[in-house]
Formats: sequence, structure tokens, C-alpha cells
Amino acid sequence: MKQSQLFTKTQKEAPKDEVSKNAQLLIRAGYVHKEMAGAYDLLPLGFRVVDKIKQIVREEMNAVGATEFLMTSIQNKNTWTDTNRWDDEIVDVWFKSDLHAGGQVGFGWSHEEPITAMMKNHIHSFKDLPVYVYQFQNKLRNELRAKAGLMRGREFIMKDMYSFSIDEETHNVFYNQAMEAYTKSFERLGLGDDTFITFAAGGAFTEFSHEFQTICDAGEDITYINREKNIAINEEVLNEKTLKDLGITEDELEKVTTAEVGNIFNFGTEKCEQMNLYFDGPEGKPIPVHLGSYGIGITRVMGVIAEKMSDENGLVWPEDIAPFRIHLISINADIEAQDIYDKLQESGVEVLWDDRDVRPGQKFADADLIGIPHRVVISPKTIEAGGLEYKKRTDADANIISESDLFQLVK
RNA sequence: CGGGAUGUGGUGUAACGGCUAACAUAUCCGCUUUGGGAGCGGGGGACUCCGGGUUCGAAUCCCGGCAUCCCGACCA
Repeated sequence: MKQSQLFTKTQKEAPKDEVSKNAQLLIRAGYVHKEMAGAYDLLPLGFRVVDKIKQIVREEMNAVGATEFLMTSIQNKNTWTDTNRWDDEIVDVWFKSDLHAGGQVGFGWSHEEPITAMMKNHIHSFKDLPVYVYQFQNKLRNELRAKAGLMRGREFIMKDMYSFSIDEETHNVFYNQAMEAYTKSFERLGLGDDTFITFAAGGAFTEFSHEFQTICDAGEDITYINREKNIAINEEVLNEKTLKDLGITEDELEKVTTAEVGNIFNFGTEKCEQMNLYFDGPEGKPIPVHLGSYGIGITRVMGVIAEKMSDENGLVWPEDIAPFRIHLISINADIEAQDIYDKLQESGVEVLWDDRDVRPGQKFADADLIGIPHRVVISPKTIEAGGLEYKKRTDADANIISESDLFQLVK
């Protein structure tokens, strides 16, 4: 893409009411626009980053045999009364609205009830199981207090996956596969080293649920971790019994602030019993379905990465998340740059070409702020020196490479 | 929802109760410049969040609302 076609502008200063680093950087660099508290528009750059994150997660979910679909944002009240979760006293994040035609709808803060209700149309027999589905969905939550930029919003994109299994054993197999898929996803998202599978509060069916917590000062959770033993415990379940069960003592644990980027949860048969989702077993007897729920906060992941990965000049995206792979900067070399740009495009490399008629200093400053991993400069100076100038966003110094070096590099 | 703070061009700031609300940046035009947010000149852009009140006079003081941020609570 040519930068002259990018309508967004960079800003030297962040809005004064935006205190969190992630939102400051993302706004300054033109990735997001704040619509109101807890609601951010995704501008072209931000949209591309979110797309990258989604694609990685999508590939990992597909790899465990889940199928993508999409449910609605507005939800039927009756679906939620069965489980007693329509009540604002029980679920305090509801957005609700009256219909002009009469009655009420809720705006989806989760889809556990609607998906379970929907599956009554599709799951009748043990032969229909298992079912694994997931979606990328805008969740709407009436949070009392939005905070920390993209970290806790009232509207955000979530990947939610649901597993419908025939029995506990089958459920557990998939649950563990999902856990591995999550681990892989966060590795590919560049958060592997700082993300921990964390024991957290469970539900009626299990003692623990598993959260994926990433070390991040802007996070809202306190987690106790041990890197060697790869054990992490959410503060909310840190007690004698948990420590004993996990075979660890408190002084072996390090206390860190974390952001919950994912959560997997076993409902057992509870929800399906409440909602009357049963299947006929081999002997013809009705058996309740085992439900699992698995979430990743897609836009929160973008916030966490922005929060964690930057320097004094701006964002520093991991290779696989960046909106573009190469930032091509031309200085008085439009014809040569056009040639390189075309060739990169043809070979499928995502390149942002700063073709604007602005001074070099501004291009460099903007490139640093936007944080694309590889920077290539072409100018009379570099041409005379033998080609192009190349620098990684994380490098301090640049060096001259040839055109063929560049194509070798991006392969 | 409790507590605290703040609302002034797109963004960041200034302005004693008193002149046509100032400056920087961004933007537009011209000249100049072209490897780290250049320089000079000129232009446009604000019902000072909204509604009341006090006053000869309110961006400024008072009351109410709304919005935003922070702390807490909350976060199956």
C-alpha cells in the first residue's frame, strides 16, 4: 500500500485523557480512533493487525478441527432466562434494548446460551457429536468502568469457541488440545515467553479453569508464576490447598501483574441440562452434552502487544502481527522505489511505501512510530552506495544491501 | 457504583472577573529546502462541553447535568 493513500495521520502528542501506553501509541500512530470510553474504531493499520491476529488464531483453531461460523450480536431474552442469566443482578454487564415491536433483546456479552440453544436443532444423537465451533465476534459489555485503553472495553473482538462432547473423557481430550492450540497461538503472536497457563477459579463442574495470563503492567490480574516449573496461579485461588495440589510452595512463586488474554472453561453437563440439550445415546437413552468454552480477546491481544513492545520512538510489532512486513521509504527516488514496490507486491510481500512528498525526517519518525519490522530506504545516496539501505525496527544502525539481498531476505 | 481530577480550534497548552480568546503543532497557499518530525511569509479553523445563575461584564465565580481519565469496587 502506498502511504499517500493512508488517510490516517500520525500525531506527536497523545490526547491528554489517554494515559495507557497501548492507547497512546496506537492513537498516535493511527491504528485506532477512540469513539468513546471503552470503544475504539480500527483504522486501516489497526484493522490489518487485528486481521493478522485473527488469522493466526483461526489457523490454530482449524488445526484442532473446529469450524468457523458467526452468530448474531442481538440475542433473544428467552435464551437467557432458562439459565437465570438474563437478570441484571446475576450478570451485571448486560446491554439491553426494547424492541419497537415489543419485547426485549440483549446485546451479546457471551454466546454460551445462544449456541447451546441453537445446537438443539443440530445435535440429536451420539452420532452428531462432537461439535467444535468458533467465531470472531464483537462482544458488548456494559462495564462499569472501561480502562487501560484497549485492555478493558465495552466493545471488543473476541474469538470464542465451544465444544460439545459426548462424555467427560472426550471432552477432556479436546480441552487439552485446545490448551495446546492456545499455547501455540500465543507463541505465534509473539507472547509465548510471557504467557502462562494459569490456574483460576473453576465452576460447578471443575475445581479450576485455565486462564492464559500474559505479564503486562497494564493488566488487571495478579498471578503467581514459576518459570522453571511452568506453573502459574491466579491470586484468586492461591491458597494452601492449591499449592499442595500443584506441589509447590509460595516462596517458589514470583508475583506478577498480568493481563488475561485467554480463558478456557469446562461447563460439564450443567448448562446443557439447564437448557435441555440432550442426545440419544447408543441405547436410546437421553444423555446431557458436555460443554466447553474457550475465549481469546483479540483486540486485547493487540493492546497487550502494543503495551509491551515499543521503545521511545514508537511501536515495535512482532514479525507476524505487523500491519506490513516492509516499510519502504523513498527519498528522491520515486521511479526506483516504484520498481522495488511493484516487485515486492508481485512476490506477495506486504509493503507500505512512503511515497509522500514530505521531508525525510518525517518519514523516518513516522516509520519508527508505526513500527513495521523491516525498513528499506531508497535514495540517490543508497543507489550510489550499491542499492538499498536496510534496517530492522529493532536495530540501531542500517546497512546497504543489494536488491537481490532484499528478496533473499524476505523469502 | 463510592471517591478524586479534568473539560478552551483536529491535537497539546495559555489567558488577573475586563481589548477582537493567545501560542505550538496539524492543515491550506507561496518561496526556499530535501537523510531524522526544516525555514520564512500569508490564510482558514473555537457559540471556551451543555443548561441555568451571580455580575455593568464570565473561558474564569456558583449550581445542575453530561463527558473523559485515575483509585476503589466489579471482572461466570
